Amino acid sequence: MIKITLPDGSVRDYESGTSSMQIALSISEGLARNVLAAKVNDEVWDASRPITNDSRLQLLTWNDALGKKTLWHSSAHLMAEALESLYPGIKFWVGPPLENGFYYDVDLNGQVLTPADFEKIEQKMLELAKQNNVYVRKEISKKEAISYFSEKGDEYKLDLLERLEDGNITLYSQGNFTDLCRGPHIPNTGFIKAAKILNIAGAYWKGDEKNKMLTRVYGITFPKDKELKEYLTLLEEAKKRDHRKLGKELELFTFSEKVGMGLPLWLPKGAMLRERLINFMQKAQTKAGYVPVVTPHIAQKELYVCSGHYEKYGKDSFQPIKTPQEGEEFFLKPMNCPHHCEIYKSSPKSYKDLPMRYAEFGTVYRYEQHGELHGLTRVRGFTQDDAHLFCRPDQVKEEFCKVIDLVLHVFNALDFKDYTAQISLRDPENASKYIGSDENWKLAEQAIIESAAEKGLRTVVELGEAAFYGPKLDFMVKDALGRKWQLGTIQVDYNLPERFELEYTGSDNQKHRPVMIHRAPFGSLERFIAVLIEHCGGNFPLWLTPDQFAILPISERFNEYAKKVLDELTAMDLRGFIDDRNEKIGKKIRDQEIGKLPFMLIVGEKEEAEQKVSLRARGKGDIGSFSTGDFVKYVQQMIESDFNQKLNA
RNA sequence: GCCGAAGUAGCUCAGCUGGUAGAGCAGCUGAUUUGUAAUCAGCUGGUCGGGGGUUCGAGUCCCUUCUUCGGCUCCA
Repeated sequence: MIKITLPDGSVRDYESGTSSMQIALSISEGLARNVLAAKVNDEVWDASRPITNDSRLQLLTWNDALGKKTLWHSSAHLMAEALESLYPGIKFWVGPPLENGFYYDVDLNGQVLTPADFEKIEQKMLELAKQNNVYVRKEISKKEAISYFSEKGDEYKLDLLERLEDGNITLYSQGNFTDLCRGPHIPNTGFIKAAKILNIAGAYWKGDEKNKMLTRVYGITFPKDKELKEYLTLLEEAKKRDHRKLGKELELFTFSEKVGMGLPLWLPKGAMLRERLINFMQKAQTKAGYVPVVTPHIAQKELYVCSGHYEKYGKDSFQPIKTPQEGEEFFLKPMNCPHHCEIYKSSPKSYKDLPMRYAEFGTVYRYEQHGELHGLTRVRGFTQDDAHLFCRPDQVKEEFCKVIDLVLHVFNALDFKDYTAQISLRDPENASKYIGSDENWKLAEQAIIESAAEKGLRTVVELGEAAFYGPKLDFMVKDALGRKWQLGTIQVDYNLPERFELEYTGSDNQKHRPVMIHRAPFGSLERFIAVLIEHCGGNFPLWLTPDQFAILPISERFNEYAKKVLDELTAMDLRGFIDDRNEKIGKKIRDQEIGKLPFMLIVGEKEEAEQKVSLRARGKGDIGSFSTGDFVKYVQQMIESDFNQKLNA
């Protein structure tokens, strides 16, 4: 007999060799019908796998993240089976589950898949799913596995096998498809009731651009058709929040083929929104002891040779600007740090001067690869809310912590809650990619890890994600469609001070090298605004929103009174406009609601007589009669309480 | 840069197997002077992304190029 401990703490006795499915059945038939897999101790197992030792058991259903993962992993196999039967001779690489769905990388052998084929694949998947084929697990020796896949002529699976250890190799089969797979899988294909192929894309084999490009087929499945429909609706809703769509609709920014790809043009409303964000940041930075600096958009090649950026990125950047002077070359600045180093060097520094905190909203230009450009999130010209801190080694951690505070201040103010703090460290196996000494790297990495821990950040450590000059702490946020973007970034740099021979005089009257911290809480205004738009679906907080109100005269007869109201409100620092089109009030309301205006002030005969306005809030309808003064107070209070709420959250 | 898809009026889109472009919204003009999510009528507006080719004839077929979209790679 073995003892099985369930999540509620209860312990039950079973025969050794009982499977989780049998245990589920012993609890209730309904539960057993929904069991997709089981967590046995800390491993996820097939529900049919016999348990032979005392164990903790958690039955996994569709309601568990791991249950979903298992279903999607099994669905990848099902899709592979469907693909193999539709396109004989294709070969498979890997097919993992994702946060939403799964994919499989396949070598189509020259055949091409298009969206027109999706339905056919979905049909086939459902047809196979209906057969209730069992996912059969089989442990085999490495030798057997090699001979099986050699016979099949499957070089991809053979490549996978090379890295697997004997005694640890399993095959999974369902229907006519057998795959090298660690598992686990759902009991049988019958659990999959709805399938959708989402899209196809090229993906380099093993993620290396020197390798062959495979076809990656993305799909998603559900145990109920209704859930698929709900998911597709959700996707549609998410697309409505896409910043590229809203940016156009709300007249925030645009692109022009003539100006060039990846070079955003900010329209008046977007430009003013930017200014508000800049003011917000400047206020916070001034409080935190930053001083402003301004540097030019170009610099001589020598600056970047000195910084090391030329060597690293010179060929892949915008190419040099030549001058009439023979041999003279300037580069568009791809980052502000070298300029700031030169500012630091402009006068001798004492240990008493440190830390120095130079801040600049610096516009930089980077020649991003064509296929990488993406709305405002990846562009070729953008403005960083950049600052560089120069401090003594003993000040690094304190400064780092203060920067984390600043980033969190920004995120809180804008209600960004769903972020992860990513600590990006060096890839120890590829040290040549980075500049700087081992010792300095270790110091910097240590400083980041400690500060993040001290601030209680929920962190993820990524090896190999560091910048070439130093490790970093990045704040990652997801867009409407779940893509991850880096916003705020803090980077410790022991390298540039070395290269620029930055110094300060210590209390010992000796020269010392300062440590540099790069940081940008927004990251870039472009990307930040993109994510902000998707985050709030275009309904910006009141302090940021382009127009806070529109005045809607009932008829042209009240345009003059509307003008008077507008003048009063403008004088009291609110921003808005008069919708004096020759339209009925219902039409004006509808248009302003669609335009996401927070407030509508309706003025007609009654309002003019009372010297008031009828106030209408977005999505809420009529909220009463206000004088202009009361309305201003109302708005100011809303902004304040909103801020207090968020910043104290 | 790589794989795949798409580009028709300011915006959203229609245009079957080739027969020389169409709607709604927006805009303009006029009528209406309006009370809480679309007043009516008229008009303007497109070298169908660019270039080349096939054809008597190309938005439609072919080639090429640019841009955009979904991914991959990259992201100082």
